[in-house]
Amino acid sequence: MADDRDEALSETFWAVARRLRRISRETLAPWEISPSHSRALGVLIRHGEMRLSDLSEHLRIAARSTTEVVDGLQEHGFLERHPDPHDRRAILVSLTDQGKRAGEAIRSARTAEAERFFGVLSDTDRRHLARILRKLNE
Amino acid sequence: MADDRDEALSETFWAVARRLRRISRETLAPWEISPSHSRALGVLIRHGEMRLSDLSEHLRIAARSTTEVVDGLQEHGFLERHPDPHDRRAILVSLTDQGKRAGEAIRSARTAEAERFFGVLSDTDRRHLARILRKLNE
DNA sequence: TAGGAATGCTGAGGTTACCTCAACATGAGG
DNA sequence: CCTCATGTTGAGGTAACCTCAGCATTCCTA
Repeated sequence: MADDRDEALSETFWAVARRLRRISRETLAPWEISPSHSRALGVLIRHGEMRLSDLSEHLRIAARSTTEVVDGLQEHGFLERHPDPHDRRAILVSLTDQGKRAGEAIRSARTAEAERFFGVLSDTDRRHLARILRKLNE
Repeated sequence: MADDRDEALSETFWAVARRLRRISRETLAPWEISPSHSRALGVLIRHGEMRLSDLSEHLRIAARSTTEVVDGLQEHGFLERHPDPHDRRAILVSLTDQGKRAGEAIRSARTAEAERFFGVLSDTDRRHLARILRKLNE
């Protein structure tokens, strides 16, 4: 039985991260997409069409990595690339209807998942956690 | 400016995870080892010699992955493999003196790192976070 | 006590989620 | 118009995992 009760805050943090990743993968299995893809889907649902580079910033990953995420979603038919009419270097990505439908379905599945995962916490603790994580993220 | 203030708890969690990973990597750079190696080093310092399979359980990763972590640390001269005298299938891993020294140095560097990272939180919030993470980990 | 099941490790090969660097097209400013 | 900056992507790399199969050994049971 692995335990290590004396492990530091960051150790515990990573243990939670691993658990969360496993669970996320299970939740997303029906759509055959990965957590990072669903993250991008979420951004696009919330903010609508945007440049690839803007998507990078929202996701806080390198532009090159965003290209890959977009490739994946495009293969699923969840989004389309269009040239930006105002800047011929740029590319606009927007969700297809199918992408929007999937995005909504995934959003509710993820909500249910979060409910299960964070459900062991009291409301107060959940608020604490949200506040603390936000602070760590500044 | 990426922001997404409305993102869910797990989104925020992952954002913190990415930041923490980046910082960890920087802290460990002088020893040229990765976060997962240092995690194993920590377990071995705290618990001493153990079987590879026991190390897997402490790290909560597959045995095969542990083999790789051990390979890495062995290449650095931080640990040695010995046959288990009680079971000829098994292998005991134990830190070399160099490994112990590195482990101690890393431990204090990581403490300083955690101090910087989690230092933006009040003591109360740190206790909250530790408690909440532990609960999520059960 | 032989014989099959379980355990411990590792080779082979795969995946995810990133990264940098360099190339190329295009835009913007002097 | 010339240079520099910006937007995207090909090429290639890394960390940290994973499964599956194979081999050696030990355990269990009939």
